[in-house]
Amino acid sequence: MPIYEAIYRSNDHEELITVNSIEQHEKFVDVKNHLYCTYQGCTARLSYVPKGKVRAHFKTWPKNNHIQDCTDYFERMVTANKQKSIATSTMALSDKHIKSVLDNLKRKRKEQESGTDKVKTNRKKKPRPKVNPDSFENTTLNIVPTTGPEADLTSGENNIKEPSVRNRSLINLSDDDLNWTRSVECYIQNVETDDNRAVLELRDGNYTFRVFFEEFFFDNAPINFRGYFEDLKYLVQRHKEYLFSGVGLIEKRNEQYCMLVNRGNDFRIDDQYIAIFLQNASA
DNA sequence: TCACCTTGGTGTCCGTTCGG
DNA sequence: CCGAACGGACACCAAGGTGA
Repeated sequence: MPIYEAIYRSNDHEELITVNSIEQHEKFVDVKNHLYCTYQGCTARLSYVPKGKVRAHFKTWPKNNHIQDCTDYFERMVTANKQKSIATSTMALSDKHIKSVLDNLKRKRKEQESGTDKVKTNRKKKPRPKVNPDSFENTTLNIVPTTGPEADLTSGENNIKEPSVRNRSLINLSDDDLNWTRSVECYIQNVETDDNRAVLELRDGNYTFRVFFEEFFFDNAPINFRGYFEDLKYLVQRHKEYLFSGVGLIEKRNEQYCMLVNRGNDFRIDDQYIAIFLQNASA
């Protein structure tokens, strides 16, 4: 309920003020700072909101509640304390975890293809725990997943579960994903190889997305990976239906989102590690 | 040991409510 | 009326279990 009347109260002086008269008041500034609810016995302080998007009105001063009988009484929402992040750490994802991420991608895709998507059976509804509003401010450690060097934590350290690797399609990538490790699935359009680098170009409709394998990758991968990408390039030139699925760091280069893959086990072609894939392709 | 499934916590969407 | 916060529903994801 909008409020259009207030009491100006200073020392022993009381005066009824309306939104129409307040700006003309000779002591406008003082009046503005000493406004109270007009309801008998209610001491809630009010503030004046000049005409803006809506017409001028008085509003309840922050955290100044009206008494329960007051016509302007309202219950404030109980809001949980803010989650405050005290620090950010990176945690290296384990091979085991990456594997499970890639396996889950595959399973989900198979389910969708065969239409055996979970039909909603009446799932047990368990109310999610509410944050106790009386509790102290929560402090949490913000954990960022990574597959790169120099992670602060090793996987499973201190019984902290491995951070989530969220799946993205080329279409729904956003700036929020930048510098986070995500999983992506898409068909390979083109392969470029270079001395210390390989680039896969993925395409989904009008979206293109590049996957980079760079120095760190080749420094740590078995020597034959260079050859693998050459072979893959050859195969892709003839056939553009190979599915890439991988986990890596999302970045933006030349105004385009891209992914940096760091390890040989962090990606698959047609659900197989590249070595296996090439073996099967040449057979 | 490995692929697959179930379980339960959590991220996200989106309509509703709140407060101004 | 409007933007922000809320909260229900559900999709997503990690972990752990199971059976071959």
